[in-house]
Amino acid sequence: MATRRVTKLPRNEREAERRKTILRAAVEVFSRKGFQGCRIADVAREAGVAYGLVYHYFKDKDELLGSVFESGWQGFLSRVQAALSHEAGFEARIRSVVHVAFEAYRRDPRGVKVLILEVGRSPSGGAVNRGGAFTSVIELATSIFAEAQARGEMAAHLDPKLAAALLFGSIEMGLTTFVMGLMERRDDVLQRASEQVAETFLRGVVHARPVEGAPVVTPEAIPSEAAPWTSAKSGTKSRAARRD
Amino acid sequence: MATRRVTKLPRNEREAERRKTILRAAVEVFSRKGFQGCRIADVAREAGVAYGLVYHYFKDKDELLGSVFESGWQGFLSRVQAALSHEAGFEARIRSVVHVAFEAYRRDPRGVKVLILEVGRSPSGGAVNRGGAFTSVIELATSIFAEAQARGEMAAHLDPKLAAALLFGSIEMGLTTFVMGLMERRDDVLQRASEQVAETFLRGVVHARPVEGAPVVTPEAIPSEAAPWTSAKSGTKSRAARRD
DNA sequence: TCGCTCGTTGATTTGAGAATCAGCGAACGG
DNA sequence: CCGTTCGCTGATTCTCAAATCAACGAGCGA
Repeated sequence: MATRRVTKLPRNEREAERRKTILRAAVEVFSRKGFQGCRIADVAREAGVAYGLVYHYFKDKDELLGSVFESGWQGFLSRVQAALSHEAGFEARIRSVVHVAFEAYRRDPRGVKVLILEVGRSPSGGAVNRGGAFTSVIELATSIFAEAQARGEMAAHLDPKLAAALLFGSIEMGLTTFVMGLMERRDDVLQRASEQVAETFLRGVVHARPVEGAPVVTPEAIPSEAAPWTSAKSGTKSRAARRD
Repeated sequence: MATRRVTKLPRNEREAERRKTILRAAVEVFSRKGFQGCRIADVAREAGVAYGLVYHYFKDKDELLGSVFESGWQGFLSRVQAALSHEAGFEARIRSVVHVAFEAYRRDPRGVKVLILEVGRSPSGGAVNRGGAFTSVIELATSIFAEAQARGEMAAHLDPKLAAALLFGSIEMGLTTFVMGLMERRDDVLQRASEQVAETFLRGVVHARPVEGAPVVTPEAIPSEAAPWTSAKSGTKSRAARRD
């Protein structure tokens, strides 16, 4: 149940507010039950709004997912571009891209989870035009690699497009370990993971260098009650048990 | 429309055959329309079998997906293990794991596509107990890295679990470029991609070495009518337009 | 204050498709 | 050759959630 504005506001602002509330609720619900697994009713309830109102602001369920995707991905993309404009060197750029992704997760794990799990690999015919957006980032990264090769900062025989894919594959899977609860979501752990992803990508597991500062973080046995899917017997009975 | 046995067979064999036919059809249909996006009727039609028969062999839609997953993943896992038992050195092992994955894709792109797109990232509550299986592979790989670190073949400060995740992230995204049609599915391209994935993971993009022999594998141009999912515009209208 | 506009409501309709089931007929034993 | 079994069929039923819509009332201008 998200915040419910009570104070008076001009029509327009109040509406925009509502829209955002629904969008936030959608992210929340999608991240909990998945796009296919949730009902509009869930989103409405989460937003503290009538069922029908969701359809007032969004044409249909797909447009809702599309909007969630759009805002999330747009934010990520612009941060990446901003980061790139600040860094000139090849390695620094790679590091900053990785950093942006991990920072986004630290700030809004729900949102990133939806991006990764729902939109990232939308099942085949998947709703949104993820393909295009995804492709555009790959292309952005591809150009970075091509440039780096031209400058001799990267092995010349590698395919830059594949390199771009591998970079995002590493980032994504790195984040997935957190999304799935394989790793504890704690700032220092995230920090080290981010460094390892960049370092592995740049130098490989054989020659990866320790970060100069080397905080050597406390391993500290993870408490976390075993992740839910660990026991994994469940199985969505297609129809049964959808309520929380 | 899969092969229809006409020659007589003993009851048991004929039944097993049927079951396999349905399973194959399911892979085919899932890879084309996704698990959520297809109907049991599609699978039945593809298998050239009556609607009800699917339910004779599989309890429900979920069990069908589960079986598809099981057989596919099981095959992959056992190949990985076999490959590992043949190779002793750390680098050789990594290379062989990557190779097994790419080889699997070359042999059965449809099947791998389903594994990657449908089961790999099953939307949150996802049907099958993917979590467990997935986790088990990560753990298997984790032990390889831990061992390699003990032997000094891998940088000691890296988290082996994260390293394992990154390895599969790279493999997966590498394959995804083919699944999504970003790269042309041709033997020689696959071959080079496989090498780049392993090489990048081991030495990083900065120091990756060209393959010594540079075999330039027999391209042997695959005929294959352009993959259907290449055009990818679609958009699941929730209800509308699901027929082929 | 009146009454119009339009944001908001939630019960109702609609439709897709999962799962069922009564019965048919091929295969097989006697 | 007959009877029984059970693999197989596909029309029918049932479920569930998306999308609709008629009506309500808060806010606003006159």
